[in-house]
Amino acid sequence: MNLGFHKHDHAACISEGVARADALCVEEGVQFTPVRKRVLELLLQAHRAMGAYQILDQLREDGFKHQPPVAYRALDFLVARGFAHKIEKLNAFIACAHLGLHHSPAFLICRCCASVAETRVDETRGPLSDVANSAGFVIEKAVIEAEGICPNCLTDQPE
Amino acid sequence: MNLGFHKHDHAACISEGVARADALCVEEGVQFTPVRKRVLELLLQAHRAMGAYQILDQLREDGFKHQPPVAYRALDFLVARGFAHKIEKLNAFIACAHLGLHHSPAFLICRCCASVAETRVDETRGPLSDVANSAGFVIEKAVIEAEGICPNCLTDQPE
DNA sequence: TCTTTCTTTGTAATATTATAACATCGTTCA
DNA sequence: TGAACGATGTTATAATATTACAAAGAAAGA
Repeated sequence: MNLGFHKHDHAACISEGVARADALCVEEGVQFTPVRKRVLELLLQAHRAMGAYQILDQLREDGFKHQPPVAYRALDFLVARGFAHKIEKLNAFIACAHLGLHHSPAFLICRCCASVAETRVDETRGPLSDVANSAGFVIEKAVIEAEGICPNCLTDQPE
Repeated sequence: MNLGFHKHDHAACISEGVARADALCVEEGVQFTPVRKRVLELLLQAHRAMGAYQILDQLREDGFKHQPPVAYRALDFLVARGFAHKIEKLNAFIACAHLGLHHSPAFLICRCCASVAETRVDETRGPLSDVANSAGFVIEKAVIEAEGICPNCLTDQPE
């Protein structure tokens, strides 16, 4: 599976992501406003998790307004639509790698180069679901974030 | 499996937890100082996730010093030893439910009553490990936090 | 078109969570 | 005794996030 730990056509991956989000917004009748679009672009471009204040700095450079709510509102929008995800462990945000697919994301975070790969997991399977089911706990969503070393960093500096 | 979503002898569960941590500290030759002990007691007592500043408030009432580092240092100590865990989703801390066992914790967080149950998962199995393995990513630790409704809240107010 | 309604944005202020930096104290042990 | 270390005391500040309210803009019905 392609996890993003490799070279790829990045320009295309940004424009495709934005286009896809645009289409989804039209479909759902919500406004993909300039700030929202720009924040998604920034996230797609960075290809790693960005803090809200990093995004805010970029927005400032782009001439957008730059009080914290500007970034948080855009991020809330993107997260609510599934266009971006919050990485709780990092208090940071990342563009969704499976835009448009309803999914339960899981992340592999490299502690070395800070890259983040998104993958999907089936929430209804696996050890956690078994425990939850037998306890009568209904899982609505899950934060799954694994920290470790990515293949690139492993090659560069084997422990 | 007992997940803590039920009544139990709470006084015993506090004193046992403290005693066990005490023994482990002796074993490892580290100091289980009054603040550290008190913070663990508070966490065991609360039986739910507590924010660092909530803990700080309690410490103040107990006559401890109450600048932020006091709480964060104690919490760092407890987390480093595995006596407590941080719930990333809540920016809060909880006493470990399996004190003394090396384990990879996972949490079930009730969005209704805010109770948190800890369970263990095998990191080397499950869908995430499969993905990581095939990508060549080495997982060192994982944050696994499921949000949903606990059996008690489900009974009290079925959706 | 008018106007009502709803969503989005602008802005100031503040809340919450967390860390840096450095001084002091007490114990251990060479 | 005094060097090394771990823990604590304290001030200050950094980083992350939200509240609240006013104003502007888009959408939808009369």
